[in-house]
Amino acid sequence: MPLDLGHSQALRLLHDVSLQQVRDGGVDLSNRQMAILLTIYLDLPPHTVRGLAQKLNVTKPVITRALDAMGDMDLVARRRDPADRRNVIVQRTVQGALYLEKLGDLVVANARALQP
Amino acid sequence: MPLDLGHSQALRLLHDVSLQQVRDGGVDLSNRQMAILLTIYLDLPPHTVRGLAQKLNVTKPVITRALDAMGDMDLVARRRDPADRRNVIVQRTVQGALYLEKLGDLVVANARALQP
DNA sequence: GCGCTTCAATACGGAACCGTAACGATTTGA
DNA sequence: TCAAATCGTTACGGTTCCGTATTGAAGCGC
Repeated sequence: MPLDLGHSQALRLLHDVSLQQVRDGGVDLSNRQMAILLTIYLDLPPHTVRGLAQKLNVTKPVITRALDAMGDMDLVARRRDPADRRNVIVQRTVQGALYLEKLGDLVVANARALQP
Repeated sequence: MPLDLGHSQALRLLHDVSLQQVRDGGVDLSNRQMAILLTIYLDLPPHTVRGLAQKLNVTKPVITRALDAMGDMDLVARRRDPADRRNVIVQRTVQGALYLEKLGDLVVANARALQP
């Protein structure tokens, strides 16, 4: 699906996506949580708390708390690294993959609807 | 700039944009605030608190508080409707237009960088 | 064995946001 | 004219997130 993405169309796309997210009132992630979630699912594993903190330029407690919140929603999972038990490995979940799949669909659908 | 926006490219775009937003640590708007701001700048005026609340499917205090926060950042402005002084008209600001312009540039730049 | 470093998590006080309910100002209409 | 309706805001108690500092567990070096 070719899309000529100009300045104002980009903003319109953001608007439509965020609007549907807000209106539907389902899972509501902060900017930081969304960035963390997408990094976990799109960048190459393994993902540690420290690594995510560096990549996002935030402190480690920010990552820990975000993982707490998203873990409660089953969007991510944590387990200890058996090789170095100080590390925590952040893993994907079925629920999280499903959520991002729907989100991707939403973006694609809105991008498609953008140009007649 | 033609862009073949597939499912995984859409998520990658969201990732790159949100990552830069988080890393740069500048203006940090919630999902709701972003949806409100984009609605104000992209949809046809006039915008009232009640109208925005209906459009976003949230309660009026949510709009009032978001306008408070974004007003402090000079992203939007409020004034009474002279015709019906119960209404508040939400207006754009130079600062807000500038912010969204940079945001649009960010999206376009990332979309462009998406495909080689 | 034993400091020293590194990792993630937690404690703490403060700030921001939520939803519900109430409020004052303004308009409407009988 | 005056009760009812409408609009935006504020009050309230509760939840969540923040940044800084500290803690406990684990690995490393000597």
